[in-house]
Amino acid sequence: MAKKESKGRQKIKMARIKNPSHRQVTFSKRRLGLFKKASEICTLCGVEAIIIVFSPGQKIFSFGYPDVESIVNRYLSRNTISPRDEGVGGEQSCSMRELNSQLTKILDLLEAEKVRGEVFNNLKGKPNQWWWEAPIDNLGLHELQVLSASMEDLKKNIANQAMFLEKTNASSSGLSMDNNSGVSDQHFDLKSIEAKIEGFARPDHQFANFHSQKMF
Amino acid sequence: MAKKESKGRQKIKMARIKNPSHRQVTFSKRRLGLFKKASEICTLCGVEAIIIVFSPGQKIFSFGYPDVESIVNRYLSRNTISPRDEGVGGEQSCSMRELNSQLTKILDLLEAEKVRGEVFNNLKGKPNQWWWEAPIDNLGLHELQVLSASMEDLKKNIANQAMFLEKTNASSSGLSMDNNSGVSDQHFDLKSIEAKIEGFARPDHQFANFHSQKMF
DNA sequence: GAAACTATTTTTAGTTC
DNA sequence: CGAACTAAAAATAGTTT
Repeated sequence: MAKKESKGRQKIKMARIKNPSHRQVTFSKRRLGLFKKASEICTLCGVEAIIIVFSPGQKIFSFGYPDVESIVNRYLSRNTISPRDEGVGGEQSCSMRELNSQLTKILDLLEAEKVRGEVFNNLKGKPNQWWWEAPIDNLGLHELQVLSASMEDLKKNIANQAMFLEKTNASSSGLSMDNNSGVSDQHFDLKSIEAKIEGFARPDHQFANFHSQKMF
Repeated sequence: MAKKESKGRQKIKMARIKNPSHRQVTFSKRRLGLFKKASEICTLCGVEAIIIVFSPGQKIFSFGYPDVESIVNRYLSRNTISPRDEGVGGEQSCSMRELNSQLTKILDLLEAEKVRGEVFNNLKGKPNQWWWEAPIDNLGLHELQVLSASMEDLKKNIANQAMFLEKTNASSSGLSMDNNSGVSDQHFDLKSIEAKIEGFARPDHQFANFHSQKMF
């Protein structure tokens, strides 16, 4: 407990880390740092970016601002003008796609909130400047934690369903989970929820022409 | 030569840089740094990753290890996991795997947010007025309820759809898994959410007990 | 074995050339 | 204008709890 020598880091060796656990730790740390950097460049420079990472265990980690799908689609269609426009909500089917859309919207909100925290640190007094400042103004760390708990529960349910139905394996690559349990009835206004969520939808005012150009 | 007091950088304001040329410079610098970080994580951890960035001028910048196309294709095809089933609903390209991936992303971001919160907690004595500290009174309970309810709705839908999807696609093997946590009956866990909402609806900000366990 | 800590490296905002 | 420079800030490898 009294050892204060050489606590900091040493020079990094740019080679594959041999120790698996060590490698995993480094992966987690650096993945977070990478996503944070991506978030920052998106905010500072007003660009859109995604990151997709396949971990050794074939787990997918992705960052997307505003979301992964749209960027991927735009990337793939950069040389092909497809007249088909993706109208979210056009179909009224309660399909996975729609759920995915909801999830994406919430994700957008989260992304915005994450960024907004740092924005507010410096621009407190300014009026609403961006789309995501308007709908919900006072979300913060606490709310995110609540949402985190919700997402954890959601993940549990997904895992449960998968386990129940196939019994072969469960979804993986989740992160945090606590073990609160209990059932309670909560009644809230779902219409206002939908309105709120719809309000999060981004104006998407950047549908100009494509100039595909790879420069790196 | 008059002003040379501070040559180094100052604290960054996490907001969109207004000066266009300045923003462009920052974009170039940070893009390079981001790609370097990505390259490092790929090397150190033996993972595959891509980054796609749409600059304001709709220019595409991409990093890919080993290459962008293969990762994008793998990402897009990760949903088709029916080796012996031809996929009844071809339009249901979104699967639990994707949802799980997005959950992972959200949880990652939340974790980052939580980390920032803790950092703040240690710097309480400072006059910094962070965004999540200031509006403690205005923390919208309504918004929290909205979020909770929306999450509830989302959970139900996803659970239902997961059931439906898994029944449709009889076999969905391939989900990597490194845990077989006992899936005891986990029901919709809104109680904990509710408790947390009530917990910080009060001005008394005491946020502890957020020890989350990483499972995967 | 994850989280906190810390010394050190790495990144980068602002500046000079 | 961009490249080089520099110091402050941020990231993080190794350590401790």
